[in-house]
Amino acid sequence: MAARSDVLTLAVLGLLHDTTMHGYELRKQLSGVLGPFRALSYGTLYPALRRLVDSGWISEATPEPDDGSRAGRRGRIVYQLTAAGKEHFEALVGDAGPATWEDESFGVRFAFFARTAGDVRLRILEGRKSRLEERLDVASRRMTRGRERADQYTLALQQHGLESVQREVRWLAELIDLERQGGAGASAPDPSSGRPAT
Amino acid sequence: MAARSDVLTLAVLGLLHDTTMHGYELRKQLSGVLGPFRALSYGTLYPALRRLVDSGWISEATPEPDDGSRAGRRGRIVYQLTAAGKEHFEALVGDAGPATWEDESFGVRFAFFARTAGDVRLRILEGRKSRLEERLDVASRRMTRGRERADQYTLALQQHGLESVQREVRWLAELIDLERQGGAGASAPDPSSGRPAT
DNA sequence: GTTAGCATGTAAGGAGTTACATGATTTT
DNA sequence: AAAATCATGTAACTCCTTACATGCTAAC
Repeated sequence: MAARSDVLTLAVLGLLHDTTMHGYELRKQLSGVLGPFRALSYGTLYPALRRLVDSGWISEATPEPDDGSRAGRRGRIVYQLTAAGKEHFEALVGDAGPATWEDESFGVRFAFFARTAGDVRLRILEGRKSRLEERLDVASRRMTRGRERADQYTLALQQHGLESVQREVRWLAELIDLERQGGAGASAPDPSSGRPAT
Repeated sequence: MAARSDVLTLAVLGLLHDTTMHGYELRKQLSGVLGPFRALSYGTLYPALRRLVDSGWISEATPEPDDGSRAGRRGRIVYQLTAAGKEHFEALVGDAGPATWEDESFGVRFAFFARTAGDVRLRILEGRKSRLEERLDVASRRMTRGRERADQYTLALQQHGLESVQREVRWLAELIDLERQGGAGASAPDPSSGRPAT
């Protein structure tokens, strides 16, 4: 039993997997991983980094400037992944926990697919797909059942949402196909085209 | 100056606009309005209803059973919109506040389009569209700039997100067209669908 | 008569934001 | 020398969830 829902931990460990970085830089990279449009605030990031250090997954280093000067010099703090952190990252990426965790972390886990084993990739993709299909099922049943109540705008909105999810399902199906063809290797095949949701 | 980010308030006032409801029923209806897949917990809903009563936007009524019987009967509490609440609702729906508010509340405001004046509908749709286009701009510039860093999976994910947004922009453009053709009336034209392309 | 679903709440806590506070480095 | 941007952090607050607690009502 590993994780509850700590997507940020996963994202940070993943980003530090083959580079060291300081907080400010980390934040910029996180925008690419957590979602193309999302910018995490420092009020979340820095306390989170502190917790990761306390847990032993990452370690701090403050590079001293050559001249032995500074009293008030608050320099960069460069973080790097520890061995324990690397282990924890592998565990988190592969972990099939509760649906909420799987759902929230999908984007981040996908973003680190290049460092993820082939069978784990397949498991993640299939898990996501079947959860979306389940939703689709519930939602479309709800739409047919209570049809009289909703006006045209409500319907249009629901239909738009539904189609978004359907597109993502098709996208996932394509990716799963590519994974199956690509075999069990750890390196990345070619997932060129794409389709959306959320 | 009206609201910060209280999407729930808007949703509840909107649902009570032409019916009265008790909390449990309200929660079910909210799932349809806040997002097809989201279920709000009672731990959020009931305190929120209390706050709305305290603010004077809605009022409680506990319908007594005809027989004047039991003391411990914790009956349903039926909520209805007050005149002040109705006013507040109109203000919230039309309000062009900070981008965060406009973004978060779009779905809910759209869901209540049938009760919304034509010019306000148009303003909301156009606001949403231009915000999405701005994002698109930023995101695609970011993707071209830092191309070397991202592996194929990261790229596929970003592209997927991008296309999702592009699709919503096209959907909005269609709706805006329909609104323009439909004229300035307060009743709803026919926004039949978004297109499953490909 | 007991299980399932209706109905209302509270307490604790997680995950994030905004606003504030500080100071160093780079660019103009 | 001023302005922008790099860089790190704290405090207060918001919105939400989970888990708990209570009791009624309908169906089997």
